[in-house]
Amino acid sequence: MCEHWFPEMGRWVSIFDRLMKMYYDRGLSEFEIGWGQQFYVEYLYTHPGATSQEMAERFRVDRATLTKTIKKLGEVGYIRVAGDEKDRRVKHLYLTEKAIPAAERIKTVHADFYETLSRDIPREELALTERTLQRMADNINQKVWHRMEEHHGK
Amino acid sequence: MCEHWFPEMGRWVSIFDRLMKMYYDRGLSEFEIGWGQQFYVEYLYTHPGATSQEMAERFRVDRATLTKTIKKLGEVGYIRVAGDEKDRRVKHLYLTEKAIPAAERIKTVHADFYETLSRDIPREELALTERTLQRMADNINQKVWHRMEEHHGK
DNA sequence: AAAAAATAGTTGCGCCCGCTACAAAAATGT
DNA sequence: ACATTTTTGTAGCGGGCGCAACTATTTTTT
Repeated sequence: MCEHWFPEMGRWVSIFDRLMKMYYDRGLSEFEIGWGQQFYVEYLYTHPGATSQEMAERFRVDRATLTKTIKKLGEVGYIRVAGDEKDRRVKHLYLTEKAIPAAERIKTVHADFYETLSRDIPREELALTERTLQRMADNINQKVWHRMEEHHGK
Repeated sequence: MCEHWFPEMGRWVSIFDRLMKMYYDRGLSEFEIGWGQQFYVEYLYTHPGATSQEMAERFRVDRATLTKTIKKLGEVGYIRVAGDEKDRRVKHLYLTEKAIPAAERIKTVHADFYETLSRDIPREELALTERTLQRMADNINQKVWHRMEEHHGK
């Protein structure tokens, strides 16, 4: 034992991620949104007035992607945009009334999803896994960022 | 302490997954493939003659997606297809000579990636995290499959 | 105060991926 | 043997995402 075991972290994260998207898309199929918008609706529910920049950092997502996500949320009438007074570049986002049922459904799906994935796994292992996942993501993030600075020259 | 802590497993998996794709795409930028093909090239390297079906199961990926991936690998000359003798539906896949450098690069990127993500994290925690990730993916997989059967009746 | 750099957000492009519907070839039932 | 069902692989569609290049507005330099 203690053979050179071949790490497959990436494979499992990839599989997990795809299954998760399916789970959420199915859970939200009655609404006009899916996986791509879900994180931001949930975030705006508890953080009204958040900006695109703020959410891009929180979810480590490309700003361009977020622009399109917000555009879609606007088209289905789930958010309202208000320009900042001081800085005319920034836009504050707020959920509309229409988004509330969806936001609540997202919370339900979120909870169901967690219950599903955690079946037969001890609480402590789940907590450790989540923490480790965060640490690994931070490690990769630093490396990816580093390279970006090299590319663009400092 | 011990407040009802809000699980964010999905957020971290999602972030990890996106960063991982970036990492691999950059590491493979000199070759004619990227994230989408990488898993299958690596697999065919050690499992010559594998079928689409076999890999779809291993990576829990949609068969239609794999068809396109294989098509692309064929277009850049990385794989050769051989029909099965007994069952004329199935196609066996083999890497070509041209794919070998890419396959070896993939192994390097894979190893570098693991080293990057595991910085400052104890071996045991990594091993536990990977196992837990697998168990969680299996849990979700079962639920998603279950629902599919309900949908299609039976 | 003018020039340069940083910051917030956008547009166009292409890759990756699942879904639905489909075709062809086994496998199974009667 | 023939009809039905299952299995393997495809085509078309649309969603989600990062990247490069861009605009508009601040902030920092000089």
